[in-house]
Amino acid sequence: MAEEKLPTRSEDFAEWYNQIVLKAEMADYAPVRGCMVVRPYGWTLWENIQAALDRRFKETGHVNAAFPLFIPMSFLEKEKEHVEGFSPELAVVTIGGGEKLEEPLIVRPTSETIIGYMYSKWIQSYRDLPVLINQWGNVVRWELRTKLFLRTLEFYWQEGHTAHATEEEAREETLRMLGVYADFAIHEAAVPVIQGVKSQTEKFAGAVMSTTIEAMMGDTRALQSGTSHYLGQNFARAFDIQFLDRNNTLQHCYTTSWGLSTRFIGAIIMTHGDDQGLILPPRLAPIQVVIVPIFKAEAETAAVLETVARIQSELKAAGIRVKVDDRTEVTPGFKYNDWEMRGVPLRMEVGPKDIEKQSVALARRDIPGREGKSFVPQTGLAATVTDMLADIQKSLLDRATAFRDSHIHQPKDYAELIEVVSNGWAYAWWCESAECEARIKEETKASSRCIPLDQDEGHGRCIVCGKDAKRKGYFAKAY
RNA sequence: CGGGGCGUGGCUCAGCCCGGUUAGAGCGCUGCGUUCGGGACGCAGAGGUCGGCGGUUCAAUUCCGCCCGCCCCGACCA
Repeated sequence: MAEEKLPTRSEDFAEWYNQIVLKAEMADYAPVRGCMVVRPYGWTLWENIQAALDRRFKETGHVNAAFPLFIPMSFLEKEKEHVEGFSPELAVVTIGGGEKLEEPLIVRPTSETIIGYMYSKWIQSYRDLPVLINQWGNVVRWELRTKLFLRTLEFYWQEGHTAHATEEEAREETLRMLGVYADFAIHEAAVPVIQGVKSQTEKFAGAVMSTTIEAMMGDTRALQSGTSHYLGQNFARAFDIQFLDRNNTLQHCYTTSWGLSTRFIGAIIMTHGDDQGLILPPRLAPIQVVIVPIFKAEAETAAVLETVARIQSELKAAGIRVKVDDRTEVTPGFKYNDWEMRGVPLRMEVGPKDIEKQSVALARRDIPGREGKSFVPQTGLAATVTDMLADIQKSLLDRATAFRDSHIHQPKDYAELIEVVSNGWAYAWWCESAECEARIKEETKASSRCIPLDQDEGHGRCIVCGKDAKRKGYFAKAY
């Protein structure tokens, strides 16, 4: 059961986050260091995320499949950058069935290699292309510093892997899926994101180009919330993914990969939550409306519960995810706080006065206190609730966007950049050299987040070295 | 992996410095009763190998060593 108070976000954002995850019963610590248990409330949220993404994947022509958890160690070694990037964080299986294995197996940290191996078997001709496969699964990366949802040894995600006949097509796919992520983040999760390209130092191990959606959390730190990579022919060469083109010439494929993980749950929590707890976007919330029945005397109980049951089935029939909190051992006031902490977007109170007036009380989670409370007639309630949920969804996005935009600054010089990244993002001309990027990171702890796709025309002078810069980039402290 | 903090009923912690009868508190949990439109209350209960191993001692939750785990801050990452 919930304790009464959370630390406020301003006094201790990290602790606020930890407690919210635990108290809202999203996840819990597992007995293995760095591992988490995703509890039913958190997993239902993930299932809703999955459904929203999966629908988009199917709409863009992708199909799902499942590849093995174990990958031969030698596979990873076939792509130089890939193995360098991942070897420090691999879990390796050396014993199976009591016998020492001839070749160690790694627990997949990502599946480019084993999927590449399979693609080389499956692809012969340009007629076989493109191959557009996604898989939902779990992966393991042996991280040193972990945090629930944001970075755990094992996490759940989807990884799309596609193979194409041309560079152009593969680059298009990379950006198409980045767009899918952005659309999902903005329209389902109400998390405003910036689409951009990762710097060479920040890109995925083995990619030619990595793209990202970057979101701003409530403490202004940035969170990479999804990534899409153009892999060029790197993995095709490593795994001999080849095809005969129309001219009977043998060519290597161009491949992409893209992923979004349970980390996104962390993004939702840290984007929308307030000092009362979680606020979940209606479109993804496991429970959209919680009904709290209220009765003083026993004589009122039956009438209230009857009305509540009727309303519940009306809302259900309208496709609204609704829960009735009929616990008798806690007071209504306790329930209000409890469900607010769990982020349910809309609360409905039904009591004796409502029976009399044929009304109900509605309280919006995004507007605390009196202001967010309204009394509406029971007739047409499903429509009223549906509209209000849509309005909450919109107001969450508007609020998060306004917050983000008010914390993005365009520093005029390096001194000002140092200042702004202490509580926000810097958007500045950058020569794109690793040296300038490294200097910013060393001196401010802020890393380059991305070079946004959406760029102003023209050019300027690099905020660090003053050399000519063609594009602007975002710099921020990040998770 | 470096620095810091912490491990005592389910949770948060006191006790330990200065070793000594049956180890406490608040919250939570169970039962009964009164409550119920913004975190209710009374009464009666249940619940502990004091993180683990080893050492010192007549005696260790308390002193010493090692180990394990968690949290926070730094180097790496979705």
